[in-house]
Amino acid sequence: MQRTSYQASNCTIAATLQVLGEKWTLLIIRESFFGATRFEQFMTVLGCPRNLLSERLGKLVDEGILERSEYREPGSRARDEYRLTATGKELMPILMAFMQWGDRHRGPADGPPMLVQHVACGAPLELVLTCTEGHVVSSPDDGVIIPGPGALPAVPA
Amino acid sequence: MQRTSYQASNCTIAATLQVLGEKWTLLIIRESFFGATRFEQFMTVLGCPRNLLSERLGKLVDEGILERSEYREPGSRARDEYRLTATGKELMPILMAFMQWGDRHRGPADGPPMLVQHVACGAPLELVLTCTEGHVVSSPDDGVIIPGPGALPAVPA
DNA sequence: GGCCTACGTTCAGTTTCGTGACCCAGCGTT
DNA sequence: AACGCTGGGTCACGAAACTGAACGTAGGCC
Repeated sequence: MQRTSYQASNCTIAATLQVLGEKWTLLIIRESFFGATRFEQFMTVLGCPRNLLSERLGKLVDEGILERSEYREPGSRARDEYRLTATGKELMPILMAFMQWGDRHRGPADGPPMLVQHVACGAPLELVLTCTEGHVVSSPDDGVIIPGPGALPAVPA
Repeated sequence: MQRTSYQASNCTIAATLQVLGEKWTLLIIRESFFGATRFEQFMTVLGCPRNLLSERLGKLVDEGILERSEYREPGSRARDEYRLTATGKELMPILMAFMQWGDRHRGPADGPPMLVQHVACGAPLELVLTCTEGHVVSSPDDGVIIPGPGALPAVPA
């Protein structure tokens, strides 16, 4: 079998995994989409260790996925809150892909525990695989992976 | 802020993470889509520790994502190979979601290192967020997450 | 029989996680 | 001023996961 280097490390899947691949990270992002912004909110909902939460939030800020800003409840001192940046919001399809697969293969029989709704019309949103030429793509077998413009030159096997 | 239990653990994102969340797992699946089937193929391309590869392959078989079958090269003894099941192939959108985000935010400037091509027509395939009513969904802000039919009853905050 | 190959297993050593205790700034109270 | 409370962390240490390399093993080949 022919192996080319683009298949290994010059791969943006691995790059994304670098950012999201640690334990709790994707769940923190899920909670951000739900509207959590404060440390204690993440803590109580996720039940994850404080030190990890602290570390993950910091890392996500460094990566440009969350944004730290001050807020002040009346009668309290200023504290930090964390909100998704535009870059962070673009992670939505990743969450939805996880959700769709989980709903189909690991979900409760009585229907998905949550839905993503189109704010404009109330209908559910879905992630679909489409051909840029507009053809219907019915199964994953309709796709093959090929080297793109940024691929490294192939190395002989 | 109101918290309901479906936001925490009754969530198929977490269930999927249970299956795919360990190190190397998603990369093993990526290689499966590329066509790798044999232990040594995964090893040489991924460069991951042998014991982890062995363990991950076993787990993916148990989860119904890969399927083990025997093959025999002429002049060799029978060995195992691992192929994606139908369930496994449905993970394609997850890989593509990772790829699309990585291409945009962590990829090389000269274009994506790889593309997914429609076998029928050769055009690239894309993952798009759509409204089931057919409306155009331009940004992740167009979606909100709501409890679905399988949601657990809400618990008061 | 002895060697090679493809696949696994075992094992010491090192990171990463999880748990629980501790810290710290600032508000409101006495 | 001293005191305690609260949100938001940090620290230390045992447990689990990961890493890399050595060892096992079954069959085919010389």
